Amino acid sequence: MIAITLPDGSVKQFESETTPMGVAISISEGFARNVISASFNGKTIETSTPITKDGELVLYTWRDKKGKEAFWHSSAHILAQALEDLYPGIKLTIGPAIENGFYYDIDLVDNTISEKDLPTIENKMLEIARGKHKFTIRESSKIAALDYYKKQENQYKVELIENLEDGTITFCDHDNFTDLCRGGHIPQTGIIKAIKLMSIAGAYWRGDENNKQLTRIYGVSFPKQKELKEYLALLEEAKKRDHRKLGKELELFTFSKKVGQGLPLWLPKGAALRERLENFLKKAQTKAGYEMVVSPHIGHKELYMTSGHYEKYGADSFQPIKTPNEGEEFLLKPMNCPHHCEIYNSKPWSYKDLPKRFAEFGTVYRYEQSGELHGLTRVRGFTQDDAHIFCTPDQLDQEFKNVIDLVLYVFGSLGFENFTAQVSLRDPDNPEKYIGSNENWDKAEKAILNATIEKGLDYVIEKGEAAFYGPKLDFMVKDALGRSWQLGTIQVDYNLPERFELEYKGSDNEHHRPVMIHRAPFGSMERFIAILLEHTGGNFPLWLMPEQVSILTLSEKYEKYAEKVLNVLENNEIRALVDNRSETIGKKIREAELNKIPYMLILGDQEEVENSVSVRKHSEGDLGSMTAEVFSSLLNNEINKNKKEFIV
RNA sequence: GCCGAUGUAGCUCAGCUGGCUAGAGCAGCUGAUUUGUAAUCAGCAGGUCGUGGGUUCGAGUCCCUCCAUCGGCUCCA
Repeated sequence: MIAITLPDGSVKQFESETTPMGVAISISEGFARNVISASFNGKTIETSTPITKDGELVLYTWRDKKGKEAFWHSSAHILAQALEDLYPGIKLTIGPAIENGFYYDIDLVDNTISEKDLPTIENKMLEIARGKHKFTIRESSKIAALDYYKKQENQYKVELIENLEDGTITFCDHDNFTDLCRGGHIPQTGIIKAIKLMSIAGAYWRGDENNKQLTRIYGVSFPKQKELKEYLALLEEAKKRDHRKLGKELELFTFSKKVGQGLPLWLPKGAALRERLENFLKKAQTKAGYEMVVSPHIGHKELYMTSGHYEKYGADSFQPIKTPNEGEEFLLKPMNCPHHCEIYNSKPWSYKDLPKRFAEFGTVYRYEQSGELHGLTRVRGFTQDDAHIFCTPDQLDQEFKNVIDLVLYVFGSLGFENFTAQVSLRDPDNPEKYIGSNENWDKAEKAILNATIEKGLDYVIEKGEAAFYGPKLDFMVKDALGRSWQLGTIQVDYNLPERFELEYKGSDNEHHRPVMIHRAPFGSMERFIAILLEHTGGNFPLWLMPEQVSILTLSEKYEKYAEKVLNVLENNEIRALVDNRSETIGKKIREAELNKIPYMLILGDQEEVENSVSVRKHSEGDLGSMTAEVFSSLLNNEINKNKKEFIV
C-alpha cells in the first residue's frame, strides 16, 4: 500500500505503484486532462514517473507557475528538435523555462539564423507538437552520457555532464529527439497549441564573456491560440508605457547624436518635473538631518587612485582630462563619494558631531558599453540623489534603518508598491573581486541583513552582486516589460574611510575610523523618472504634473475671463496654461487629453456670466461647474491628500 | 564590446521583384471660421530616403563601412 498526501491534506491509498497521472485520474478524469506536471516530496518529476513509496504529491496545471515551467521547458525541447532538424550539425547546450517563456542556447557551428527564419522554425515546432509525442525520462551512466556527446563533439554537454554525479544523469526522449535533462516535462507535445519565437540574441556560454558566444532563441508557447494573442496584445500595451515613447510625446527629455550617446537632454517640462522630485526629497532629507554639499564635476586622478576606483574602472571610463600642465590629469567624476570623503576630511570631528550626513544631487559620468545604453534607465551622464553618512560603528545599525525608512517613504509617496529588496553580498568563489578586510565585510553584511530583517522587508539575497568595496541593499522595481531595475540603494562601506584615512576623536580621546553609508533613494533622477513614467503611463501624481490644469476657451472672446481664472489658480499655486487658440473646443479637449493634463476648465458664455468654470477631468469627463476658487481648493485638497509628510 | 534587427518630412507610416520631378495623415505656416466636452475647412511649406563608399545605363530599393536606435548577452563604482 502506498499513501499519497495531497496539498489539501487528504490522503489517497494505492494498492501498488502509481504515477502522478494515475493519482490525477483517481481524482477525476477532467482534472487529469489538465494536469501537466507534478512534484513529489518537493522534487519535480514527470507525470509518468512511477511512485513507489509514501509521500506528498502536488499536481500542477497550466494555471500554476510550476505547470508553466514544465510547459515552457518542454517547448524548449521541441525548439531544439526543430533546430536540429532544420540545421543538422548544430550543437545543443541548455534550454530552460524563464519568467515568460523559454529559450534554447545553441552553437550554430557554420549555420546562421536570422529573424526571417523564425516562422519556419515555429511551423516545424507546431508540426512536431501535433505529433502528440510522449516525453519520457531515461537514466544513463556518466560514461554512456559522455560517450554519446563526445561522439557528437558537443563539448558543452560534455562539460555539463562532467560536473554531474554518476547516478543522477538522465536524458529526456520524445519522438526521435533526445536531450540531457533533469526532468520536469508535460505529458506529451500535443498540449502545445500556440508557439511564437520572439527574438534571436547572442549569449555567452555559461554567461561568461570569455567563452564562445552562442545563439539564443527566445520563444513563448501556450495551450491555446487565444492566450498567445492575449499575450502579444499585452506586450503591445506595455510598449505604450515605454518611457522613451512617453518622454518624447510629453516633451520631457530628448537625446542628440551630436551631444552624444546616452547623454540625456532635459526639456523644460522634464526639468521642472525633476526639480519637483528633488525638492520633495530635499525636504524629507532636511527633516532627517542631512546637509547639502556641492562638489565639482571633475576630480584629480589622484582622488580616484586613493579611492581605488581608478584601478578598478580607470581603463573603461571616460579617459582623463589633460591640462597645459604636463602630467596633470583630471577625471569626470563617476561617483560622488571621494569628493564627500574629502569634505569630511576638511576638519577634525568629535564623536559628538556624528553622524554627519552630506547630501548632493551629483551628476556623474560613466562610460557604459554602447550596447548597454537604454533610454533614461542606463545612460552615460546622470544625477544621483546621493548622500554619504559618516557615523560611529555603533550608530551604523540605526542609521541604516533610518535610511530604509527614507527609501520606503519615497517609494510610498510615489506609489511603488511592488519592489524587491535585494541584499547583495560577496561572491564567495571570487574573493579577488573585492577590496577590504574579511572582518569588515562580515560586519557590513551582517549590518545590512539585520536591518533588512528588522524592517520586515521582502528580500532576496544575491551572492556576487555586491559592489567591489562593500555589500548593498538595493530596491528593485520592474519596468513596463517586466525588466527589473535598481532604483534605491543603500551601501555600507568600511573601505573608503580607510583609504581616505577618515577619523573622529572618541570619548576615550583616541582616533577612530567612522563607518560610511552610501545611499540614494531614487538611485538616479534619470532612471527613477523613467520607471515612474512606465508605472504611471505619464499620469503622474497631481503634485508632480508639469501642467496640472489646462484652461480651454470656447472662442477667443473669452480670453479676458480665462486670464482672470488663470490668476485665481496661480494665486493658489496651481500650474495652469490658457489655450486660447482659434480651434474648436473638441480639438482643444482632445489635445489636452492626449497630453494627459489632469484637469481641463472649459470657459464660454455661460461660465463668464455665472463667474464659474466647467471642470473636465482627464479620461473621466465632465464634472460640472463651480467657481474657480472652489475648484482650486478641491485641487489643493487632492494634491495634499496624496502627499504624506516624512516623519522622523 | 558581442549576437540579431531597424533607420524615408518634427511625429506615425506608404514606396511591389532597382526605372519618370519620393507619397499620405498628424504637427507647422497663411487665410476663413468664433466654436459647448476626444480631430472645422481651404491653401502653402516641409525630405542630399541615417553616413560614407561600391555595383549598375539607372539605387530609397542590391552589397560593404561607419553612426544611431530596438531586443538580448556581458557589464553596471
